[in-house]
Amino acid sequence: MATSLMLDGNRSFEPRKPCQALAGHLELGVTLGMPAGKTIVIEGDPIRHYFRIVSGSVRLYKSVVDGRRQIIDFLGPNDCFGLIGLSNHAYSVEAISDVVMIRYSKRCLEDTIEDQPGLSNQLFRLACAELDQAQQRMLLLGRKSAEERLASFLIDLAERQETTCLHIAMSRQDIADYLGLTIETVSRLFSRFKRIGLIDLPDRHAVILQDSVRLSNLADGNLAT
Amino acid sequence: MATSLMLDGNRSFEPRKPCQALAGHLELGVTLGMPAGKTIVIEGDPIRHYFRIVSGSVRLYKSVVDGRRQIIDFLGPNDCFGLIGLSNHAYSVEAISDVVMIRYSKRCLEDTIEDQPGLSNQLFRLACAELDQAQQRMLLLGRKSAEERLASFLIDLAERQETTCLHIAMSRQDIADYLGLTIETVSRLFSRFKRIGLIDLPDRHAVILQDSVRLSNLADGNLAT
DNA sequence: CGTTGTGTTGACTGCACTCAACAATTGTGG
DNA sequence: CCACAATTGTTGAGTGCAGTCAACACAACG
Repeated sequence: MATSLMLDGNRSFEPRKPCQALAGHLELGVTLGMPAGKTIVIEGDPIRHYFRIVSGSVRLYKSVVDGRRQIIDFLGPNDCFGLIGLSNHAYSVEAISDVVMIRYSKRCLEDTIEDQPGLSNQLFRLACAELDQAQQRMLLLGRKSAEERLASFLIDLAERQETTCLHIAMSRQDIADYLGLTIETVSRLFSRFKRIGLIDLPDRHAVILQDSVRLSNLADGNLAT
Repeated sequence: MATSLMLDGNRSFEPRKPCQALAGHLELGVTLGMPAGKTIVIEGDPIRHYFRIVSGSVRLYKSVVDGRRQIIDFLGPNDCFGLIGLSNHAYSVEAISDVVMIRYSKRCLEDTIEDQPGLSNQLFRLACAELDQAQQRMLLLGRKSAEERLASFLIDLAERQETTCLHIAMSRQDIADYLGLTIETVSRLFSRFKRIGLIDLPDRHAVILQDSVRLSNLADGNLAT
């Protein structure tokens, strides 16, 4: 179950964080394959490497002692993690599907920063984009209803994948932990959205948006059910 | 009600984001006074200036069309806003108490970045710190109970103010909008925490932590009521 | 002194959670 | 290839935590 058979071709996320230019040119990285479910980094570990995903997708999450989990983000091909952050990883990272990625040395990056002035400015811009996204999520988690959360999630996915036929790489549990809900609530909402004609559910890893306008109004709290 | 009488001496937050070194040396800023309640920047506005607070405190928040509000952060003396972010403000900023602050040109900062390579690295570190805090909040908003949220809030304040006798500059409504709760729930929790001996409430702008250990266990979800 | 804004408390409601059974899908070994 | 087990997702019934609505208390202020 290693580096072979792992290019499963699923591309859940478009490269919305174009760190290709930044990473991958400083040094030759090490290509790694990880089977689905494998933990790649653990929250609190010192940051020694950063990673760029080639194929597959991962979840970033924080957890509470009793097992509760908050997924911070899902990443897909061309996304990086470990790049932003000071000394320690703020979250754990696990493979959702089988993943191929390239590992680079953080030290090497830090050394390069000193010579290359534009680099830390690029990193800064990356951090700003993530911060913006994080603040958006605070609004979602703090002030939106379950319905609005799932609608927002689907609209976000559609923007990332640039299509209304979404590939859903993650499980219902992952979605629940991303939106601050339970698996049952997520499942019920999917069914409801289907019943009222907002989406279609051909299979559990696919969602087709049938009324993006109504869905995005719902996401922004504009109108009722 | 302008620049005079505005040094009300309340210092709700310790300078946990030491951007003094960074800002304030590039150019002479303009000192401004704002009465409590005044809006300083509006979500979505282009970023033309950044600000450093001299005295008083402010709230940063995002809102939904129907009036729901999520407070992103509270800032106090020596904290900056407008510094991190690309083209537009991601949130509105309002004075909680009367505020004195210094306004600097963002353009000037951006020009300086090109000469001074260490600067964008400092900005990057600042952004990382904020991102870390934001991710912590996601866990709080997505996965913590009302009780755990308020406990976390009080422990955070104690760390920022470096004392267990907290000055609470913001209203109950602000706290509610920060924690993703209602004003009634916040009020009830304050009363409950007092009843069970976790805190004392001498007046509405003061909280004394009487059992920080139990409170911080509560915040981390370690034990029950 | 009344007025207004802010905070507290009580009674009740409802949205999302819990518990539980069942259905569908995926994986495994014969 | 099928039978079975394990995993994941769906649906229903009932509960409870936090929200809503409403009355009251208390300051701050003109």
